[in-house]
Amino acid sequence: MSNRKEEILEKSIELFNEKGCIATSTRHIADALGISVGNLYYYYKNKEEIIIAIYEEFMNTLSGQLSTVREDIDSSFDFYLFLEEHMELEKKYRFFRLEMNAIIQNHPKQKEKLELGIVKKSQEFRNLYSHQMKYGYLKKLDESELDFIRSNTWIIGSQWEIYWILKKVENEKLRRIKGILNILYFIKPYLTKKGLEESNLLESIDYLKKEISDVK
Amino acid sequence: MSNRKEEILEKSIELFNEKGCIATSTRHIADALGISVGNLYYYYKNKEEIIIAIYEEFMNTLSGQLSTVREDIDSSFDFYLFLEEHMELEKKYRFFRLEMNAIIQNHPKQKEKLELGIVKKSQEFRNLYSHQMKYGYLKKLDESELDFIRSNTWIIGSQWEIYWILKKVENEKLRRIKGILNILYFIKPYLTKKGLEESNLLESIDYLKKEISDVK
Amino acid sequence: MSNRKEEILEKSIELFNEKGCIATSTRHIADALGISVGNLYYYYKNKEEIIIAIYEEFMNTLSGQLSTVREDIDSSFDFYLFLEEHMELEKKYRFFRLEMNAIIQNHPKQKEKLELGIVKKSQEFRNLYSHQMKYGYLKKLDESELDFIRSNTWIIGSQWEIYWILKKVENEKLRRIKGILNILYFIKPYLTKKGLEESNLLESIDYLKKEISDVK
Amino acid sequence: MSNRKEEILEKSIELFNEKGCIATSTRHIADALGISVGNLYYYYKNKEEIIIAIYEEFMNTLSGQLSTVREDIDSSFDFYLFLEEHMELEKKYRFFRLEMNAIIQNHPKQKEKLELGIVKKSQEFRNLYSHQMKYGYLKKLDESELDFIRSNTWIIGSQWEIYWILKKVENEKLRRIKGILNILYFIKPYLTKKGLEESNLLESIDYLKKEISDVK
DNA sequence: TATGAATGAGAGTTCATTCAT
DNA sequence: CATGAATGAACTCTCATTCAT
Repeated sequence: MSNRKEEILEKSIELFNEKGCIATSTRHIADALGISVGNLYYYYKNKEEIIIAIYEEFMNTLSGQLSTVREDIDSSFDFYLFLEEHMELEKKYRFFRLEMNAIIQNHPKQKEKLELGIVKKSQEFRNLYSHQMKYGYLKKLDESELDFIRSNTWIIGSQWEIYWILKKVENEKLRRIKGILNILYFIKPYLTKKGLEESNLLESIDYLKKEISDVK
Repeated sequence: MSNRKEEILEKSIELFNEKGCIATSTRHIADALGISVGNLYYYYKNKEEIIIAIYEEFMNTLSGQLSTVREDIDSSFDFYLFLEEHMELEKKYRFFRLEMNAIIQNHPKQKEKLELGIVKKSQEFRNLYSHQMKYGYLKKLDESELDFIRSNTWIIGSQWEIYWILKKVENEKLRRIKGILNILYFIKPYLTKKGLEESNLLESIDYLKKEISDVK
Repeated sequence: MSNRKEEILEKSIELFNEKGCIATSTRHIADALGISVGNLYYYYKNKEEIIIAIYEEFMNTLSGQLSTVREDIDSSFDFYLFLEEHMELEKKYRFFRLEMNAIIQNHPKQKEKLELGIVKKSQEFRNLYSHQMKYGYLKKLDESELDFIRSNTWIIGSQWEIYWILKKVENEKLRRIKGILNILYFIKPYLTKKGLEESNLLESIDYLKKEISDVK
Repeated sequence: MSNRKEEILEKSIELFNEKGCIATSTRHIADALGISVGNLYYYYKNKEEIIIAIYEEFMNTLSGQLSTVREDIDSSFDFYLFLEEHMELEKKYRFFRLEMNAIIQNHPKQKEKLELGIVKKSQEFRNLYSHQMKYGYLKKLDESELDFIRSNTWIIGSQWEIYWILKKVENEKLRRIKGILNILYFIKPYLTKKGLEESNLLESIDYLKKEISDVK
């Protein structure tokens, strides 16, 4: 991909995260890059294309980062590592989570793309939970309950930030730590004794709690 | 409050839920009410004022509906009743949840109001959980964990819909049922044996699962 | 209709005739009237609506002016009077004839309207010719020939101007006289002896020829 | 002329006829040819130049095809052959007829070129009619009438298509046949008895009428 | 109270044209 | 010859807001 095309994407992400996707006009982006609007439209035929391209970039990074649980190996999942990576990604593309519904309303094409994303994520969670259940790290749950745990994982994992914004946690890093804790605490009650002992979930929680007081 | 002022609020809520808060123009609202734009601005000095007024209405309804757990009485919480009421309210003001961030970006004043709301809700959850813990319906949890359970309750309780929209559940009622199940399943692992036996949580889950297959 | 709405129409017609319909932007119109673009769009929701409104005005004037041949009365048609009126109308809305195809390409909705217009005009010519044939002013022609005479009448009657523009007849009035002569001469060979004697066609031709030399 | 230059012309004609001259951008042309815009501008310094070049090509073809009536030979004109050729040419450059006025408005330089074209055509018609009159195929007409018959020939011969488009004749070939009939019927009343008997005009009409019913 | 005409900034987008390479 | 990135003006259209009546 040409450099300029990539630049536009990066600057767009930056501005979208800063001022919101809808509130950022194509002129804003062009100005921020010091190029003409015409030039912007040379690379992307409309604003929606930019959003789609960003989402595709996001999805690709997602794929590369997919949890590496191996079906045949009995090992506890490294929650901390996974969430750190997950959060890093979510950070870069946070405007998606935050404006998801408004984006859908404005750009119907984008909806389909987002739907694909959710399917992918769901699949990932399902694999992960099944694996951990199989080897006794996770309590046995029926299909229906598992289904809702998966959806709750997605909801918490992608919508935590708005809560901490409204709770006036201004520091971005702090917010992110709290977001990770949201997920860790959410998972905790589903772990078996073995799970609690052999995974790093509890340690991770302790570590992050210390981080919070350090930041403060 | 004058009748006309109230009418504007109701019609605005209706339109915001239908087409989105940002996508609904002041002209839309005026037209839908059969009044002039000028008249609209006579009652509310700008669009933000309308949103704020709606939020205030929301908060007032919230207060009137606050959980009626009584500190001194040993009784299990009626989850089903509570959530039904909660969801009824959320339904009426769903555009808030769905466009929260975009609203904040466009209307900074509104942010403060929303912050107040979250404090209120948190307080409510805290009271509820403490009470249930005291009488042994809920497992004992340390302060920190309880904090995150409260935030998770808020996150799930207010952000579930976007998930089911993206999962292509088109039927609104169905979505709402699934939303309730999200919360019920979330709470479940925190219940003690006594809690499970004496509360109506499990029955509620069963009931709603049946409802889902009926709708289908 | 409000005054302003009418003003916009009149000014639009003026500019469309002057600089062409496609070359005239909504800003041009607004500027020429000394109003804001927003105000223009308050009256017409887009440019196409303006064009449609103009065409409707044109069609209405047309209806009011429809040839008054009376089926049951044996009288020669007053060519001169008819064409004078016809040309006056065509003059006001000349941009339609001149840019017809470009308008169609840009505004598909407009095509249907124009189609209706042609049907109306065709009908009128048919009535006229039939009547004149019945009373022996016009030579007897078979259905097929009559059909093509009708279409030729339309073509000459609405497309004459481009010819005289290209022939460098700069004077608008002169062009219009020549346009009338185009039609009169076109009709001439279809008249019977009776038609030539009793109608004012030949006199009209003479009169207009004199007018031309006077203008020069 | 270089091959590439010719290619650009041909593709432009194709696109202009398809989507309209104004609606076709320089980028469209370049893309359709698989070359760059810059390259297009290397061959033609602007869009107008392309249009002018097309018109010149048109005029050249016209010259090569000029009616071969020989002053000194008494022979009836072959209407059918002439019109078939004429229509073939008109078909290739139909966008000129259809967008003539819009082109003039957008490209003033082009006007002069078009004016030359009309002079040429007029001359041709004059020669033709004079010749046929001299040998008694055409009725004797005074100078003035002849002048208007020439202009009417041009008007019908170049503006027939818009009528049939608006009459919803979608089939291009059918439209062209009707266009030829427009001209043949137009000429018919000017033919003498000798002209009707010895020319192929009447046969041509019959032939084309049959063609129309065949296409249907 | 109520009207609705008017404003003006700004949105997304297109396009002929230029020019360094 | 050829590329294609870059420009900038112009286009259509929207919308929150104001204000004379």
